[in-house]
Amino acid sequence: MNFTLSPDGPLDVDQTLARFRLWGDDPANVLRPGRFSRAIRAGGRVHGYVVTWRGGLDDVELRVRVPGTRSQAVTRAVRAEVEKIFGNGHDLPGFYRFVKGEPVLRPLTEQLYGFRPTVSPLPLEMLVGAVCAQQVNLTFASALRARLVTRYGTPLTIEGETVYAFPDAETLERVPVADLRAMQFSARKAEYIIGLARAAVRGVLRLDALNARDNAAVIADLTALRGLGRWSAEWFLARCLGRGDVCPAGDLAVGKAFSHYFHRGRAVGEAVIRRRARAWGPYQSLSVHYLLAGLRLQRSVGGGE
DNA sequence: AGCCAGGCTCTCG
DNA sequence: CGAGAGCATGGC
Repeated sequence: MNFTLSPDGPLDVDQTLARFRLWGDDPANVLRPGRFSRAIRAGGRVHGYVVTWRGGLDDVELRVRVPGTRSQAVTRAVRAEVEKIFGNGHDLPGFYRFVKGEPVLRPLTEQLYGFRPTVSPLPLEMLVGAVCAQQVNLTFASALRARLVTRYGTPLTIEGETVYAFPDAETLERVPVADLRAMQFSARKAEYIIGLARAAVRGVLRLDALNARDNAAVIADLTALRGLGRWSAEWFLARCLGRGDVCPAGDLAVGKAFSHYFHRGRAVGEAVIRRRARAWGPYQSLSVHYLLAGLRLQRSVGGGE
C-alpha cells in the first residue's frame, strides 16, 4: 500500500532527519541518501516502510511505500508515524511569525527554514534512548542503543535494506542485566531500562495513556520511575508527545546554546534559561531545537571558536 | 592520565 | 525543598 503526504508548510528533510545520522546509525531508523526506512509493529506483525521525497522546501511531497499489506489499519499507523517523524505536527508558520522581531531566533529560522524537529513515534523507544543518552557523549549513546536494537529488536528486510522494529517491553523486561553490561551499558542504565520495561508491562507506567495527560502529570509519572529524571521527562514531552511548551533547561547542550546565543558565551543557570524560554510559550520546544541546530550549523561551518 | 559527555540518585542542611 | 557529592561508562 502506497500513499503520499504533503506537509503543512515548509519542510527541510535533511535538517529534520539529521538526528538519524549525526551521532551514528540507528538500525531502527535507517537513513540513506534520499530515503528513510523503518519498521512498525501492527496487528501482531512487523511491517516495514520506506519514505522518499521530492520537491523543494516549500512543496515537498513524501512518498510512503508499505509493501505487502493491504490493511487500512496498518496504513493508518504508518501514516501517523511518518507525520510525527517528519514533524508535520509543528506549527512552523506560527513559529516563524512569532520570532519575526526576535534578533536571535529569526536569523536561525532563516538559516534553518523548514527544519521540523522529529517526534518519536514510539514512547518506549524514546525513553530507552533517553536513558542511553544520560551523561555520555551522544555518539556512544547512539552505539549503545544500536546494540540493543540489533540484539533484541525484530529485523526485517525492505527493498534490500535491513531495518529493525524497536524491541517491545515484554522482550526488554526479560533481558538479563549482564547481557546489557556486555554491551557496555553501565549496570545502572541496564537496571533502568529493564525496570522501565517492567513498569510498562505491568501497567505501572501506561505509555499509551501519557498522551492524554498534562505536562506536569507526565513528568510526575516518568520521574516516579528509577532512572528517569526531569531531563528525560522534558525531552520526552518535547520529542515524543510533541509538546511545544517545554524547555529541557537542564540539558548540557541547551545550556551551551543559551550561553552562546544570549550570554556571550558566559555560563547560564537553569533558572535563567527557564525564565527566557517561558516567554516563548507554545514555541519553546521549537526555539530550543532551532538553537541547538543553529549551534551545530555554526560549528560545522565555522569550526568552533 | 585525566577530563568530558545533551544525568540520576541519595543525602543533608 | 535545593544544592552537592558520588556514581558509571567509554572516547579522546
